[in-house]
Amino acid sequence: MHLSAKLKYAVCAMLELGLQYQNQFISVTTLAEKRCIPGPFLEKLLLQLKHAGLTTSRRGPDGGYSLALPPDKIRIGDIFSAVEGPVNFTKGFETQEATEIGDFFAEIEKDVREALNTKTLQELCCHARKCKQLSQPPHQHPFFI
Amino acid sequence: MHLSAKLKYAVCAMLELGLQYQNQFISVTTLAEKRCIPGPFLEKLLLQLKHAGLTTSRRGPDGGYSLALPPDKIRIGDIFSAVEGPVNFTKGFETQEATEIGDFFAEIEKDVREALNTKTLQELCCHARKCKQLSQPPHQHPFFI
DNA sequence: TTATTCCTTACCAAATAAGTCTGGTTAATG
DNA sequence: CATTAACCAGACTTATTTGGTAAGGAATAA
Repeated sequence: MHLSAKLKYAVCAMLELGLQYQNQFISVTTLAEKRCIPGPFLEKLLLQLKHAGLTTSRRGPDGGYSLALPPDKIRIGDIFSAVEGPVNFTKGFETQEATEIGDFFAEIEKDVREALNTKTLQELCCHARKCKQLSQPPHQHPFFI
Repeated sequence: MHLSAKLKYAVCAMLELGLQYQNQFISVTTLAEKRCIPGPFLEKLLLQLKHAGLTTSRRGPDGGYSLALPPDKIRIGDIFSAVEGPVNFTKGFETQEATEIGDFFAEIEKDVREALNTKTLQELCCHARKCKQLSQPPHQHPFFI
């Protein structure tokens, strides 16, 4: 039970947009190169995220994509459901099973949804920034005293 | 993001086995008819559940399948991972992303796993029994006073 | 008006999912 | 000990989904 490549691309792209939030728009090409995502595939993906209300875009030169909301207003679960559709554990059980099993699974579904919704893109960004700091040689600040 | 047909079949079958726990073995054919699951498909599925340690079986006449453990020792998450493999949100990120995103997702993964593991087959069985009682006309008990 | 970028649609190949078919192996029973 | 009822194992089929490509249209800054 692993994540689809598409979802991983989406998280990756959203992370990058989150790190650059409030700077300029980022073109699909730039983002694709930076994050090693197949260009045309990313294009469709970002559009899908736009339709879900998570990204926004501008055409023409210096255009590109950007987050539609501040990172702390975007939950990881929002990215999941934008890409894979909403978490739904109850659909598809036959009528008899709908009550017998469906009701029961509705509770589990709620817990899973909650697990995905407690963390935000903001938190992912913070985590990523911390990683970057640790992995890079400490910057030599000019030393005033 | 819905459940696969296979997983639904599995839950359904395990529920039936749970309801019949400590009675005789149930043949694949009987179970398939009772729960409207394609026979040969169910056969493979029950075998898979057996390999995961959730069911046990006996061959020959009057043989069939049964739970390998009491229903309260089987968590819903156990059925999930027996069928779909263990929940794994971290695999498949590139080396760079492994720390940047993987670590972060490990926590989410833990929460999801927990959501699936807090409920047991026992609880599902109780719920199903309650449903059955409600849906059936109340049995006319002999009245002693 | 032109270069740059998003947007739309259609298409393709490979993998997975869902399900079938055939034949073998085990074990209870008369 | 033959028969029969069941599980077991594998190859095979078909349809859907996934991951990805290609080509052209529409908007916008310079």
